[in-house]
Amino acid sequence: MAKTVEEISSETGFSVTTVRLVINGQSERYRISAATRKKIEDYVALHGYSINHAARSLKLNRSDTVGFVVPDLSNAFFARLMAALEGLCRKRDLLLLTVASHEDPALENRAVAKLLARGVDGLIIAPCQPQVPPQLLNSRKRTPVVMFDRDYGSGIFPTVVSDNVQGGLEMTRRMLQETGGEAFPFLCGHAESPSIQDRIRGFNAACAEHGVTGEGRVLLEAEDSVEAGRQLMLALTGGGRPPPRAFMCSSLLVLEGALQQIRATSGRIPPEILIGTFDDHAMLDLLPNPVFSIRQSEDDLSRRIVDYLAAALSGEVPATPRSEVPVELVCRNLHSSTTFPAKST
Amino acid sequence: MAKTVEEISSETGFSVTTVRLVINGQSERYRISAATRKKIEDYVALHGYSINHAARSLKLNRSDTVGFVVPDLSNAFFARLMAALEGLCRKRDLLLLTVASHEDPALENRAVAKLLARGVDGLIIAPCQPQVPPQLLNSRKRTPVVMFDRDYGSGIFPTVVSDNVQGGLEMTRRMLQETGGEAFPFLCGHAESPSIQDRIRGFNAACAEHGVTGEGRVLLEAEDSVEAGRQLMLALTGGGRPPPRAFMCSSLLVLEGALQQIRATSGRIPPEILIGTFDDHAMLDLLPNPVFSIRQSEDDLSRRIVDYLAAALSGEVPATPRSEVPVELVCRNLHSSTTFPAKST
DNA sequence: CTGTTAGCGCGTTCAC
DNA sequence: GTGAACGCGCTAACAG
Repeated sequence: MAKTVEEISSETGFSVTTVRLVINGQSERYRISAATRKKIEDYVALHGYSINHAARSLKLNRSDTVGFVVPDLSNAFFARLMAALEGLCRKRDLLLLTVASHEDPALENRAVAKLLARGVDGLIIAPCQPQVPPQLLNSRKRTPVVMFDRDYGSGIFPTVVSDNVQGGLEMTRRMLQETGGEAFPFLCGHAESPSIQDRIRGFNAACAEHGVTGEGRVLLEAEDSVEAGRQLMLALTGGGRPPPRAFMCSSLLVLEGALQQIRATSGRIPPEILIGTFDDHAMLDLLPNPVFSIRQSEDDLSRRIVDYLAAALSGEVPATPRSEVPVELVCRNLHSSTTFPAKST
Repeated sequence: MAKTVEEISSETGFSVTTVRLVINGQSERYRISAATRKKIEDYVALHGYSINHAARSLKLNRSDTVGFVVPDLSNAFFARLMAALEGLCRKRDLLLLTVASHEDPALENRAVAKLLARGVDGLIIAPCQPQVPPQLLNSRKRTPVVMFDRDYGSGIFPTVVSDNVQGGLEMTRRMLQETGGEAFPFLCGHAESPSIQDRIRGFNAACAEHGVTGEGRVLLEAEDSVEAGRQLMLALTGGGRPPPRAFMCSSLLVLEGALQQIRATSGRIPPEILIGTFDDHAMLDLLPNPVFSIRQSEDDLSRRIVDYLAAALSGEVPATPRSEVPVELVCRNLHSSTTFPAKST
């Protein structure tokens, strides 16, 4: 199978032009004779035809590929987002090239350079650093770029993020409602990230609404990891203090660490503790506790991203807009009250 | 930035050969004069150089890319495996092109065809169907292929799988030890898959060792899904019967469904139920129950896969070998006994 | 030590 | 209706 145009041409006796016209379905326009068309079509049906994308790219200076640079593929959120992006790209006959940066700015820069060298038509980046990779600014081709998940405020490229302020606000409000207005700590990993800052902003705003202060209750760690969660909870439960009756975490990793630490100190996880966490996961079902979680919409996010990209690909130059995608508040095992808004605005 | 060789050549006044020799670090071998070298290096340092992979591919008939076709990217196991593969590929300066088949044979075939047309140097496939995609057999280039995760026994391509029989055997043995020899059900989704068949084989063997029969205790569903798990558990707890004191699941999805169903019937998940499941996940920590899980080694699997691929890329033709990678038995919250082998053979 | 050149397969333009 | 020819940027063989 997988003949080239030239092979089909020489083996059927027709010229490459004729063969190409038939293959590309332009036989009507150029009035190829039906007999010729049939012969070529039969040959192709029998032996198959496989376009050589390298040659096509070289000629057209276009690769029909989109690069995707992501901090961590084993993170469920990014994995789901990649799956969504991949589907949207397939619809547009684009191939998604996904590369992980492992939260390393140097790797991120190398990945961007590599994808640019591969001639990607567009680039989607979930950046792990405030600086934009230098290759992006002075490349020959001015490849369209969409930033995503973390807005470091460069303001150069269109950016898509979840509405983290709203997420923090809604979840905190509902949790305060559950605790009857009693304040609780917010355990944050990866504190410098803009998304986390937004989540904190939402938390503080909701606390203020209830007349309590969130300020001293936000605990920070640099890393987003299980270990960070453990450290943060240790700070709360050190010296034999009991675990908090309610707490909120900035990510699932932090939550895991916090719970591990509670178990280490108390021997078990008291099932009445009220838990809030960013990022939803089916396995939160395993907890008997009342749990709130914020679910980002991978579908909406990916749609928005691809829309920006498609616009840029067709030459439109948007005013480097910023899109905030609504998040969803998910509730589990809520016993005290049963009605509440499930969606944020 | 991002000049081509020709541009550098014309703008520095040297020939393309000289420029290329310097860029590729072969100036020693061909004894380029230091002055020439310095001029070229300075120019490159200033303006940069970005190779055009399309042209390179066209010339060399090699793309330095590897295709990866995977049933489901939002499955944590595949996501982790992809991350591992991606790292290994980067070391060899290969780009991994990952495409999802969504468990659809037609999509899988199309993905394979597409990747072949893109000129991938190798193909890694976690197949979702017994038939091998036709394009693989009569392609012009005879692209090296490695099959993975499910061995449908085509016997045509090297195959890498986890040792599922051993996993089923070890986990069942240990669980029977916990239950004191009392048999328990095995809830299986995606029953037709070869991996699941192997897991069942291990289960039955361990049951036989303990003189109990596993036969009637294996419950099957076609899908691997939460819903399947719910159905299977419903079959056990229907008519007001209490949940089993111990059970095993073929995947995390099935486990989730089973637990949901138990909670639906009993209002809670009795924390003394002994649970076994294939595939490990950090969030299993959230369960207070004693839990066994089988953790596949993404590192070992990916290493093995890339080794096969590298061998094939350097022209070696292995006798389509089959590799079984050991799995690890993970234990959580085991109270009754404390010493046991944590690793399978 | 350095320069010239052919050709990879495709899309396009122009000629018959 | 059909064919011939050029050039995209790179590599490799060969020529000085």
